[in-house]
Amino acid sequence: MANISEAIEQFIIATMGDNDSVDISRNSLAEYFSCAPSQINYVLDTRFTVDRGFVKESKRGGSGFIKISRLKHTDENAYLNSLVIESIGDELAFKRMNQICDKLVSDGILTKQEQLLIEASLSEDSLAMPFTIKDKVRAKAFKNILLQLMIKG
Amino acid sequence: MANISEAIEQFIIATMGDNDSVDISRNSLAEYFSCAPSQINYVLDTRFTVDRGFVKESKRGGSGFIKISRLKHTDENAYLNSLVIESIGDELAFKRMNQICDKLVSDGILTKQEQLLIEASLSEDSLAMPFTIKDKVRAKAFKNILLQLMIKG
DNA sequence: ATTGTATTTGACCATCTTTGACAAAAAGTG
DNA sequence: CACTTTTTGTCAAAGATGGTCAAATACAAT
Repeated sequence: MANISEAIEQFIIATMGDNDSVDISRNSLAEYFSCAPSQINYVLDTRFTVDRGFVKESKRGGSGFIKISRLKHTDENAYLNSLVIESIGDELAFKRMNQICDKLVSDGILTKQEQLLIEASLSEDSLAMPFTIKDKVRAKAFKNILLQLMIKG
Repeated sequence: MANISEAIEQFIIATMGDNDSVDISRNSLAEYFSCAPSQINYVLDTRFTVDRGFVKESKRGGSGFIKISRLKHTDENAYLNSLVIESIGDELAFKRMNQICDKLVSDGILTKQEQLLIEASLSEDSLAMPFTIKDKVRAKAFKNILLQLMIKG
């Protein structure tokens, strides 16, 4: 493994251990591995991806941080994941989203109120923008909603 | 939380307790936390905002003071309406929306999960579009969410 | 060897916090 | 009233993090 990125990946995974998340400091980690800080981002971007079951949050500035969390392997998450990866492509029409929401509600994954709020948020009216990108934005936003549903739960 | 600002925030909130307001002395607080007095203003400006449900009064000079009060919303819909009509303009930054959501949750108008879904839906990442219209779209979408909240008492 | 992909680095950007110099207001004093 | 003291306010600079992007390099596959 003459590869720093891999070493960093292993280090983070080891640090996380059995926990669901770790907090790391970009600069400290970079210093520890004697690499450019941006390499930490590289590792995060290439290895701790959603596809591999990770989500990240971060804050800049004084006492900033990067938090990496693991998604749990539950049936529900597997189901949501198949929705994210397979079912929804680059574009998502409102009507289709509505159907998916209906199903999620009947599956008990979403409450009716949550559905209404999501639909208000991503309605045709809300997404006031060129027709060409509307469905793309909705797809992206809705995927992020599904992702959020996979966290904790 | 190796962050003085956060500590100050917590201290003030703790001091306020269940009361509707607290009086603080800028200089004493600054001394207590061994920080610059202006840092108290920073904390006040960034954390005790109207969006988070606080209002401030102060007086300079001898026996001056800073009073922080909690806003109470007796009428939920009136509050939501004021957000839609006055408070939120044509544009809405994510950060500001986050603060408003925090308040809606602490007022029991939104659940935490609803907040997380809304934020996932209208995050910077979700709204992948030119910077110039991003905040406009968010404003519009969030207003629609608030309108939805006004439905069904 | 050539071409494509993965890694590494660095320059520059964005955001949050902390500090300090200077301004403004109110109250006290002579 | 003029002057001093006590407070708070403003603002910009410095410090502390993390983010982005593209160039340079290394590595792998054809």
